[in-house]
Amino acid sequence: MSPITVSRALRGERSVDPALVERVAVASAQLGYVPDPAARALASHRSNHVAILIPLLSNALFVDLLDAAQRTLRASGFQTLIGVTHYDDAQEEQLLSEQLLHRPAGLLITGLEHNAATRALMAQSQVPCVHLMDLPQLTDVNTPYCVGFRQTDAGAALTRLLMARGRRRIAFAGAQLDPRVMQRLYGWRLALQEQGLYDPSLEWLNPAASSLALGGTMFEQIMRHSPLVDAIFFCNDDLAQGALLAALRLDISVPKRVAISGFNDLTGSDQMLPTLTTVRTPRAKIGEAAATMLVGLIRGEIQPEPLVDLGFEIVERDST
Amino acid sequence: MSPITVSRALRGERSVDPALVERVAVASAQLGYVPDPAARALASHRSNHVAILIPLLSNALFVDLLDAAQRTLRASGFQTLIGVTHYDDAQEEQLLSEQLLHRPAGLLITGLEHNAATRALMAQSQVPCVHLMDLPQLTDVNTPYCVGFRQTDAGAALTRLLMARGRRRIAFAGAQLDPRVMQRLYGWRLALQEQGLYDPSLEWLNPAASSLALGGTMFEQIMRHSPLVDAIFFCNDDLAQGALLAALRLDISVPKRVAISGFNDLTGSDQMLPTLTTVRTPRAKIGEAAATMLVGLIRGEIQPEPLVDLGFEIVERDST
DNA sequence: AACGCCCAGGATAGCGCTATCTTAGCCGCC
DNA sequence: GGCGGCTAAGATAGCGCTATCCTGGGCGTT
Repeated sequence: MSPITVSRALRGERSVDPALVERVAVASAQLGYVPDPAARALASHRSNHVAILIPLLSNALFVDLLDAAQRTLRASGFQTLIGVTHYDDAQEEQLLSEQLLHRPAGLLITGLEHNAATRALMAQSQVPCVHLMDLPQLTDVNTPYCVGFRQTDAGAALTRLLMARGRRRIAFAGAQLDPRVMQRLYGWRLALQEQGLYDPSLEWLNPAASSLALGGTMFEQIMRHSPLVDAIFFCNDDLAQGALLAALRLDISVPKRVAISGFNDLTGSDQMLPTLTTVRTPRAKIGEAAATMLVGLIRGEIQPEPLVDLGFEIVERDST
Repeated sequence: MSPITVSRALRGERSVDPALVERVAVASAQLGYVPDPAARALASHRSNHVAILIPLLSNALFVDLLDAAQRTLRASGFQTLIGVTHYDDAQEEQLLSEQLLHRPAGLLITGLEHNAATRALMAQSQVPCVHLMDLPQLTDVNTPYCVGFRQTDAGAALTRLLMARGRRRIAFAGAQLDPRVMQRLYGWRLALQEQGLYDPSLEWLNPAASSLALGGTMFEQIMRHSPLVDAIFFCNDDLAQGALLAALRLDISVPKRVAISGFNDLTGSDQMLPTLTTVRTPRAKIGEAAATMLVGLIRGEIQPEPLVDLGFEIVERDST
């Protein structure tokens, strides 16, 4: 049997006599033969790496995404190359070009907004790519593959819940201000505008990174500046948890005086005092579904839909 | 100029005329030439990957380690291959053997305890390796490279602090029960035994994964079962934060009735009510120092010391 | 001056696979 | 029966680097 037949048998490529495939399988198991990924990459111009680009490792959201994606990819025989962009376009571009040197079989990238150079790299490389977290508003022939949910809808839904609980002066407190936070903000605006309750002075935006401490600080600021606020929509659970703790310190009653809500349903939100109302986002499912879709694309399978909306779930707890 | 001279010039290998090195640098910059990692790996039997094995991504401790290591390695031109073992020896072995196929330039691995097959793989592969987090008690000629701190000392130091604050019935609450937790437990035992205060009935060990919820549950259990306990040393901040929240819910006064301490100084511990006394562990520094050491080993530089002890810092806050 | 040594640079030969083209054999069809 | 078309297997030729050996010239030594 010639080497090339073995190669084909191992890869399940073209049609090889099943008897030969079996013999190859037995022999390679006996010999403990495992193909060399470097030689494969050199000869085929494709490695078994999948590159993943996420903004941060210090945010549990993205770590959950990475964890699920990584696990799914490994099960399909891919190694994960991580790139952490720190929300920096230049770093993203640099990381992507470094990763592309390894001729990855596929690419997972967070979000839809990337600078021109990054988009050009993706296009040139011809590497199958799935975008994580966000879904585009419009779909056309060039719709990229995306797995996520509609941040704007989630923001609006949570705001409507607050209104349904009788809240009228609902503030929005955002940090980091990445595209997803901005979309939640738009959702909040839309829902309030529908009811004629939108008040721009209740928008609190801080470009600093999210943290419990910042949540506490923003809570204090808002309560001092707008004492009549009766609800605050924090753009994520870190901030909201910090706000709940600050409320305990300041002896401000939640939800009696002010309702608090977060976003993402991170660890601990169900343990706070009061427990935190939030939006459960399917980040692990997104990582898994995106990886599964990417593996399909790599194998040349046609995907039924470029856009996969995994939705979200409002989790109402005691803080509202 | 022959290809091999260019190769040598780019790698800074052997002695190449500085003028030629300069010309190569200029030319490759002009042409945008970048060596192909797959071809390099095939020819040299070494890739620019560094494999890192950590137990979990769901624990901020290991993510911080990964983040720091990954950043440092990238700055030296290495790509990081992650492997998540889930505290499972068989998975660790499997992951390592998959990673070794890529002929990594180096290996970062969490902890010192690995099964025989894993140790054999490491030894056979000849890949430079640095162990993260733990330091061996004894050092001899075969001492592996390690960057970490002495968990036992940290456990004992924190226990002594509790005793210095007048606590006498100090419980230990541990979950996950990985080697590091066990070492903290030994430290706690030692410190109590020194003062004749050791009471085995105050050891609460639960093999489940750490979480805020589990911390709350364990706190309730301990308070119900041993109402005279006057301090609880939780093996990590997740548990301790959960305990503080449970204390708020149950209206048990901390630190008046019972002091609470954690371990690791994770995000939010300084925001809790009361703020949490804990041990600040230098996990980011460990990741960075281990990566730096590994890069040195890869380059064949002699390391002054195989063991790097980065120490720890007791952070006393209001919960004690 | 003859010798050996050292060093910069080059020639050669792969590393271990797979893309691509080729061939042999078989089948069905007019 | 001859032909085209198809399929399974093989031959060939790299993929883009670097390990290894080789060469020639400069230098110091006796």
